[in-house]
Amino acid sequence: MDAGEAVETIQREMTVFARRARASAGRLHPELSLVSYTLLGHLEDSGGCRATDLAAHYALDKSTVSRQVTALERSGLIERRQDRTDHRVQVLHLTDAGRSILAQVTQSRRAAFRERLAEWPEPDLERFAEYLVRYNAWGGSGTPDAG
Amino acid sequence: MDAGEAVETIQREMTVFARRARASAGRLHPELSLVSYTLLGHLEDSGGCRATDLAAHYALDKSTVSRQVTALERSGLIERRQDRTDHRVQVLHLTDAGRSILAQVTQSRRAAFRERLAEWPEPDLERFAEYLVRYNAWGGSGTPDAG
DNA sequence: GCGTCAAGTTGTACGGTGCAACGAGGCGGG
DNA sequence: CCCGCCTCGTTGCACCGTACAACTTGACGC
Repeated sequence: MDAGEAVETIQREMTVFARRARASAGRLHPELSLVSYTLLGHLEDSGGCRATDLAAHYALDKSTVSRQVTALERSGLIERRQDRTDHRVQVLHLTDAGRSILAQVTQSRRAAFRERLAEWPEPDLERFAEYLVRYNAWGGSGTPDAG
Repeated sequence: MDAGEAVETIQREMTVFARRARASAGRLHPELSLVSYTLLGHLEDSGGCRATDLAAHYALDKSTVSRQVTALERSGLIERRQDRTDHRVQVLHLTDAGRSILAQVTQSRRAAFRERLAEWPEPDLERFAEYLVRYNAWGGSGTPDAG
């Protein structure tokens, strides 16, 4: 395989992955869509942020984020805290319930991935992980991915 | 990084990728959604197949495929050929227009990937490609992916 | 021939998304 | 001080992709 072929393969396989991920999203965890999951995950990592930050980070329209946030709040997984100094701003935080659900889903996703990767030698796992990080780190938001 | 961390990382990065891919799908190629693209690609690779085969391959409902196929046919990108011996069966084929569009989109996607991967040393590219193939090959359809 | 199975279509509903229009609140220059 | 402009967020609307269920048509075996 030369570099050209490798790029072709990466493109094709990333596309297949994206395609399947979308198709199967939500089957494992009907209680939490892929979108909601990543949003909650970002809230946990960031320790709370604004809807606008989520929209920028995931290249989503602010209206989409607004609706997702509304749904998550209705489900009791996140809460909004009005900013004292700027009344336009709502800082979003995970509730205990949100943290709990997020942990559960992460756990079951982790189990599925473990099973899938069980046969892999450890050095391969580590390299694969490193490649994915490198790939995703490129250029921040607004990049092509498999779109 | 130990094996456990590597699995965690692969899970998280695959999820990020899937999430972004979905968000940005269609922006680069408004003329051909990610779904249509993969369907056309499969038709090219397979040299023609049935709607049921597409549904099985991508773990989609047959109704979904039926509608996609209808749309692609209306756009003149594919054609249906009735099977002579089994009248229930429609074998789907790319039209010249379909082949042409597919080639264009593949070309521009390829360019985006090349740019994104330009800095990578060749051995890394090849290993990354191999890992992705290995990952996607696991268990065929109905597997968790990042869902 | 009749039941059963397979391929595909259609009705219906839902979730996620973007765009446009709008409302509410902050900020800075006349 | 007030007015215009910006930012954050919500809402109305439309669209796409998807699933499930019911149905039609055709093949196959007993």
